[in-house]
Amino acid sequence: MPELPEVETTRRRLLPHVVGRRIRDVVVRNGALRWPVPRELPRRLRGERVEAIRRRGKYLLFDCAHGHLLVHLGMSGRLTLVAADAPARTHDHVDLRLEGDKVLRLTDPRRFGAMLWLPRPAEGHVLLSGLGLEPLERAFTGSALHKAAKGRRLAVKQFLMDGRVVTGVGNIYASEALFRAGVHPVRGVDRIARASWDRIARAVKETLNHALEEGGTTLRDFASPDGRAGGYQHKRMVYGRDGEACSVCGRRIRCLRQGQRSTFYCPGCQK
DNA sequence: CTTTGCACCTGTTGGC
DNA sequence: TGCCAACAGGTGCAAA
Repeated sequence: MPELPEVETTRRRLLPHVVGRRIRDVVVRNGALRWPVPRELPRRLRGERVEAIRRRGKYLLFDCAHGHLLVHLGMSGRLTLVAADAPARTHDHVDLRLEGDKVLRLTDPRRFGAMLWLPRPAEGHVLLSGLGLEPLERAFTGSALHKAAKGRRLAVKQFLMDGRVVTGVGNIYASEALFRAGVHPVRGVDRIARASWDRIARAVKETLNHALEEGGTTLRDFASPDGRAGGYQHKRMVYGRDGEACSVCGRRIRCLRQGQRSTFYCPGCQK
């Protein structure tokens, strides 16, 4: 489910309700996530105050005095703030009971998400240390992409979805950004001109920022912590629109498979 | 080293 | 209507 805009929307909407609060208690109903929720997690978290919530790629980090709570939403995860007496439903796997009568609840039907306790500093953790550029930061440029592509030959769409290169760009926004850049998703990274890398970097930033302004994309079940859906699904140009006419050139949007993922593009606009 | 395909899991959808 | 295959927003890992 969630790519950078959805994770960042989640983070921003949690901030006012969670930062500064203590975690009173932790209830793990089903700890069988991507990695097992550590046995000691409730004991570690109990009594900790959340000092800040940060995002690295698609990971959320809840900074506490003695460590960090790391959360990944996987494919179908979501974090919501619910009332203390809200009954737990089928896929509500973990509750963090907060000071002030709210519960931060992790729901994740497919259980590809993760919840781990990291010693400080979190940056050194193996899951975070190899991550690539943050696409909304200044260092993410055409020349950085050009450099990262040196010696590689894979398709540009798969390159953009490689977290060692750039973090937070998933299947929806990779297709959308390449449409915006006018670059065909199958094009090999060894056959992309320097100027096109600049357009790709700019397109990724613009696409993600646009989606952020809309509060992310809700295709099936994304919702931010207050239960609100995103709005970017109404703005997308190609993702999930195969067969429809391109709103720029009128040609039919097409769909193909790259590495077991669907890719959407416009054969008229993308070369 | 890079690239590819599988694996994890549940729910929904579309074709027959 | 029922059944079953294919697919869904991610990503670490083994194999090629």
